[in-house]
This record gives sequence, structure tokens and C-alpha cells, in this order.
Amino acid sequence: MNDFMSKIEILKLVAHPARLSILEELSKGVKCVSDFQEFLEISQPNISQHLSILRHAGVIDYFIDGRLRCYFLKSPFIPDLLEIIKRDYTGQLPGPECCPTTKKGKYHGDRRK
Amino acid sequence: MNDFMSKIEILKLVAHPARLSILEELSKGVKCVSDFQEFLEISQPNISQHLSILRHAGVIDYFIDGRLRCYFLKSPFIPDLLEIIKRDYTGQLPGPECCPTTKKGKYHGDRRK
DNA sequence: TAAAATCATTCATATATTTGAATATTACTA
DNA sequence: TAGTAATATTCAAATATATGAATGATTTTA
Repeated sequence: MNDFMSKIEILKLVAHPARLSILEELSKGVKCVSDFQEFLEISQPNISQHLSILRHAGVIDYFIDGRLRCYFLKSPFIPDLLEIIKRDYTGQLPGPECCPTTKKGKYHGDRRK
Repeated sequence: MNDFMSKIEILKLVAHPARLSILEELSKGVKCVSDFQEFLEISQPNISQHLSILRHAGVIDYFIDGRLRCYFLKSPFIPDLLEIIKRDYTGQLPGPECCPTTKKGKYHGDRRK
């Protein structure tokens, strides 16, 4: 089940400010819908919509506590993803690998200016 | 400047089958456009479009070698992202953390069925 | 049982993304 | 210099996504 496609679907869903915030909160623990209302500046129906999207993708799930729906993280992929999103990459050098692999090029060294 | 947003932008771009393939190839080394044509089943203009999108987002860049454009990975975030996408998560347990944090709930233990 | 609290669903519209088709650009080569 | 190889750009149509508005469903409380 480690298919790339499901990971791509998850990436698509996480790449949204509201849903990323939701997942970050859930990575700290269980939360109900009205908890999210405290820090998300969107309407309750919209929050429910995002939760529904995440749930149908298998990223989160919930259990009932009285009249609350307590949501929690379900996909083990999410904590790792959140970790690298928060990681600081400033100062790390970009650039092509030292050994180029173009099939057609005559390139045999780093000719960049 | 908050690079949270730029990470979200990158996630959005990576969450596409063609662009993910392109980035995976680039993680192995420098590639020119016609190299991509060998394994991507989309048109050359479409490949160029995806490359352009990735380049404008600062994810990749290129240098010129004769009449080839040699593309390479620029964002240091990408290798880490590719690594967790390829990682196998099967068998890992989902579930809420042991310590719930709903503010409104009376919940004080794991009541799930 | 009526009211309130909590959350979900539906629908319509606005916006963004994706792709194919056609064409342009640039640098080599004969 | 004309031709060709390699790649980019533009545009339009199709598709997908996001959001607000209105309303529904359930459970608890008074």
C-alpha cells in the first residue's frame, strides 16, 4: 500500500494553509471542531469541509465524546511530513550533482557561470 | 519570507505525477528535456511547462550545454521530501496520542471502540 | 419537550490548474 | 545561410478546487 499515488493525494491535501494548520494541531493531540475554530479564521462549515476531505482521504479520523467529535491523526506519513516542513533549510547549498547524467549532452563538468 | 508558505507552494507543485517523476529523476543527477521525454508519456511542450513551473518556484534551475538545457535540483527540501514519499509506512499504527487535548471535552482516556 | 450546542451537508459560484494545439525561439550544423 | 534539433511560449478549453450561504442532523440541557 506504499503507493506513490496515495502519497501524492496526501500532498495535495496538505498543501493548503487551513489543512496544514489542522494537521499541525492534530500532531499535538486530539482536537474537536470547536478547538479549531479558536485559531482558524474560517467558518465552521468550512472547517468541517476540510476535516471531511482529510477524513475521506484516510489522513485523520475521529471518535465521539459526548457531543464532540474528537479528531486525531491517522496517517503515519503526516508527522514525518510536518517535520520536514518545519525544518530549516536556509544556507544549504543548491546545485547539480557533481556527476551529470544527461544522455545527449557533451557536458563533462560544471560549466555554470 | 515565512517559508511555511513557500513549503506549501512546493508541496502543491510536487503533488503532480509528472512533476514528481521529474524531481525523482533530477535527484539522481542533471537531466535535459529530451531525457525526460524518454520516460514521461506526455508531450514535449507539456514537459517544458512543468519544468517552467518548477523553475519559477525556485525548485529547480538549469544551465546551458550547447543546445541543451541541463536541469538540476535547486531546493534542498526536495531530497528529504522524496525520501519520505518513498518510505514504507505499512504496518505502522495510527491513532490518537495517549494524552488528548480537546479543550471542551470531558474526555480523559481512550474511549474508542 | 423545547432550546441550545456541536458539527455536517448541499449547492452554486468563483478561482485555479491542467492540457493540447499551434507556434516561436535559439543555437548548432551542413 | 538555410535547415534542423532542442526547447519554450501562448492561448483556449476542460477540469478540479475552494468558499460562502443556507440548512440539516444529533445530542445534550433546561
